[in-house]
Amino acid sequence: MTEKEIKNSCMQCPGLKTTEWDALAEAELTSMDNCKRVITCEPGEILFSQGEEGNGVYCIKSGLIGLRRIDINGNSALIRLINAGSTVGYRTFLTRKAHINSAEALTASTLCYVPRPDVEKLLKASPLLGERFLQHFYDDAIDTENDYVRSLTMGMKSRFLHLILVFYERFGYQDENGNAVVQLPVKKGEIAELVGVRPESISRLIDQLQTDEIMRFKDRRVEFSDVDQVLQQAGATV
Amino acid sequence: MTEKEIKNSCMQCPGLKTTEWDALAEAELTSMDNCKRVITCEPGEILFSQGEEGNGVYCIKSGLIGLRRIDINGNSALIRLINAGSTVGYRTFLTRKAHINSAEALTASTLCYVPRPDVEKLLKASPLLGERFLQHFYDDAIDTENDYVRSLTMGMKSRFLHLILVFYERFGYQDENGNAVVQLPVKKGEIAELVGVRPESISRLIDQLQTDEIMRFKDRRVEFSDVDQVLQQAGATV
DNA sequence: AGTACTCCTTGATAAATGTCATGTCGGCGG
DNA sequence: CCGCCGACATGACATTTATCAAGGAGTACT
Repeated sequence: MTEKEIKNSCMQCPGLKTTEWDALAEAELTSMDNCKRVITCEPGEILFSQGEEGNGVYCIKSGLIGLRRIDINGNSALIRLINAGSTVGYRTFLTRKAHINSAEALTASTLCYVPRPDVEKLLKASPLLGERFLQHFYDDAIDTENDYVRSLTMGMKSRFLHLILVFYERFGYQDENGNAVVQLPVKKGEIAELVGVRPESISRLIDQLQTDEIMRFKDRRVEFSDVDQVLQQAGATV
Repeated sequence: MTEKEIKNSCMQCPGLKTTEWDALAEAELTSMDNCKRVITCEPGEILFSQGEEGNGVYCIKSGLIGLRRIDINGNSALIRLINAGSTVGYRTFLTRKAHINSAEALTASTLCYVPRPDVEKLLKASPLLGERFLQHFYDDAIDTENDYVRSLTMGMKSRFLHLILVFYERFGYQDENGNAVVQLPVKKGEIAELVGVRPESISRLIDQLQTDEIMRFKDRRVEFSDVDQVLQQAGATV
């Protein structure tokens, strides 16, 4: 095994522990190394488009992928963000249906594509793997349902703040003064798409949050000192 | 077997064909007759509440059940309607988690409750049954995702018209003049909850739809002659 | 430096939806 | 028959969000 191969081995992948593949034994992981295809993509690159047949499963090593849906009128909505250490395309893999969403790299990303036959082989070898995929399906379904309820009952401000808190959970940290800090992983326009509003509205909302001293924004950096205050603002009916 | 028992047998149930239980053989259906509990409920009665442990599965023989979510601020949203010939509670049955939504009879309903141990026994006897439950899960997840996208990208009018068309599909008919007719199965206030707006907004929207001659409303009866026109109006960005 | 990008902001205004108060209608128990 | 109550409608008004048009700020390419 060359040095490069070792470096690209699933067993060395920092995201392994949080993916379904963690259910696999070492031998199976090694066999994955032999069938997977490593892909790097630039922001904006499309992994698959809605309407296409689903085939294999993508596993994200680094970067950020977005699931997008575009309706007949051209309205685009970002439905879900998928981090490094997670998988995309498992749903159409399981159901053998066409993709109903597109998957797009939102930042430069590295990921591995595992073709359908190989995933099927792994599933046969490891029943636990199948359970993991189902668990993933379940979690995503609950997430979407929660997002749906929020979209029905809460205003833009709550949904935006909720999104910021999600970003903080996934990518944030505390600075030396105990302030919560997070670098937004996507453009403001994409945040608008996630919240389901126009970019201008997000822009103005950010203004308001700053003057209300809820948060401080500087380009893509967000900082706030009082997480509870943010939580409370996010929960309020606004 | 008494006459009443025969009448209540799953095999005679008009909804059987469209439920998961259709996967069962006759003997298994008969065993269901012995373990299920028949429940009748009035509008407003609660089958289970969010936070409770999920246990068995409910199968709706007649009536209409709604899944509702109430957030900490008391905002209530109707997430999903479940017809006769479908099942409720299968998700928490599968995952052994607590219900995150309440289930409530929206009209007078008759349904059967099958306790967890009995469903488990049936699952062991029939692998096909499990597949059916998963298929149900998948279908519901897709529905919710579609609703979510609509809530992000479309206005009240489109979402309302879409809901009317769903009602028309499920409960509508054509009258002697070829007009599409459907009796709304729920109160206007509940329609508002489904669309995610206030009842007054629905009231005014209905006014507008009538003056624009898209539809005619009389109490809960809705009538329209041009389905394509409605579809077009529903698809437009408003 | 100049140009053409893309992303974001800002202002003015319009449209959609919410809020609150009040009125109407029909049913239903006394 | 009366009075009450729930469901719905209506009017006046406030708030939220979209729309359209314009301008800045950064960045890459020439």
